[in-house]
Amino acid sequence: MEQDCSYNWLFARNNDGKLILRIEDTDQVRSTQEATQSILDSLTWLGLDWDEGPYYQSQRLNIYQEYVEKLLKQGDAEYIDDPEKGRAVRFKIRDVITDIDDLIHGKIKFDTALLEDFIIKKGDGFPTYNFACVVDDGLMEITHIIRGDDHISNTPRQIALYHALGFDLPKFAHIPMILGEDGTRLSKRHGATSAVEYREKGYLPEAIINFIALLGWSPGNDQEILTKQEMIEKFSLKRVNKASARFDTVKLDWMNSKYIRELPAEQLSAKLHYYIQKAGFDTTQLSDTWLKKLIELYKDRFKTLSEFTTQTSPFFRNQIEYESSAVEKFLKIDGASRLISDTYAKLKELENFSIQEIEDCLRDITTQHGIGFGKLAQPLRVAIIGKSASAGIFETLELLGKEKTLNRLEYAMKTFL
RNA sequence: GGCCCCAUCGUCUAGUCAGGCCUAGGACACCGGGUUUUCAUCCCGGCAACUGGGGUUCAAAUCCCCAUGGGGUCACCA
Repeated sequence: MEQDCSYNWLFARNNDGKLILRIEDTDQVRSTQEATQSILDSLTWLGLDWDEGPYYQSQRLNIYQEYVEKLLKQGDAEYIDDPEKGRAVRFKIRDVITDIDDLIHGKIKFDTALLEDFIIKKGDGFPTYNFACVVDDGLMEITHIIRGDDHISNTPRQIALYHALGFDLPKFAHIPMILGEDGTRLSKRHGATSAVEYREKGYLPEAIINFIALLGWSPGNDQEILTKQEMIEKFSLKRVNKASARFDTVKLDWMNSKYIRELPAEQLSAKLHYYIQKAGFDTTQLSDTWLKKLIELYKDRFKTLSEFTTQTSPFFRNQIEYESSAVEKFLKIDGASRLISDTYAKLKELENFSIQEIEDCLRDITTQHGIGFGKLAQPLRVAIIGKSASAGIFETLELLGKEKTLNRLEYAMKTFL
């Protein structure tokens, strides 16, 4: 659904066309407020703007009724009664050509004899999808219909309606669907995939758009990262694939991290705010400049915004968790005790606790002990972060601050050494 | 099952329309190496595909047919 929208958007913008947003809410049970709101939110978040609408089909009932009557009068439709469902109207298929001249697939032939009459107005008075969208597309003078190729099979029905209603045929472009990682259908069944859910997971809208666009389309060269502007300029239905693609989260993650790395700390900070809140971190004591430094330090280490909080949690929390394997490997070893307590004492003497000061201090310690720098950095890292991997040790100490650093060293000495 | 769509590395794809430039290019992932205080980033290198079978042609990933496989659709859902 997001892909349908983005291709429509790219196509409209590429051609200086007009994009009309229409909410097809003709199912009184399934069309909830939440559902349409989620669509609107997703489009807004992704930055896919439209020029007209949204129109709600549920508010255009009288229009559809007009055309139902027209078909009845022409003899192209008939009433059918059902004791439970009420009086509905059924369209009668005539022998017309319903072949599709698809912009992506070329000619698709159908045997009209195989088509069956179908309902256009339901017992509850609402139009069916196939009918409402043909009436709307006709009245709104839609020139191009770009949608998933799961719609191919009801296109002949719609073409028959166009003929009966006397509307000009639009051009159809059936784009391949996106399959889930397991190769089965994504949209309806997996339910997920509202773009809003990807926001929640910490993906950037630019990354999502870029990734989705490349699932079924390519600019024709080897470029993988494209701005919206570049995509608009290069987009062409001719370059859209016929085969369906699988959604590969691993590649999306890579692309997202690429976009994160290119974002200035200032903007990242604004976006990260929500996830920091969500993680429950207390930020009242923390300054903006401090946060920006932390972001800068971790920028190329996380793939999603929410991952930032899991990686930097030792900077926010007072209690940290220690990875037992890291503790075993770097703290519970010969000499660690002496080394850490010595480091503790020396760090305590520092006045500014600046990166430069810290570096000088730590380098001195390693020369005094006659060891390589890694022999100090690793135990120290584990003692203050709890893990054997983190950003640079000097920056880490500085950002953590003198007080927290000393507290953690103290705790580590008491607990593990 | 009927009808429809589709088919290049594990994945996304370039190449297919206008057959030779393809000993099939790129990206993600993976593997190896380098840089580094660890991890990540970054840099270098590697692995890896034209679904199968028939045609057409001097020549086929590219055109045609069949088979196989995958997907879609058969609602008073959209």
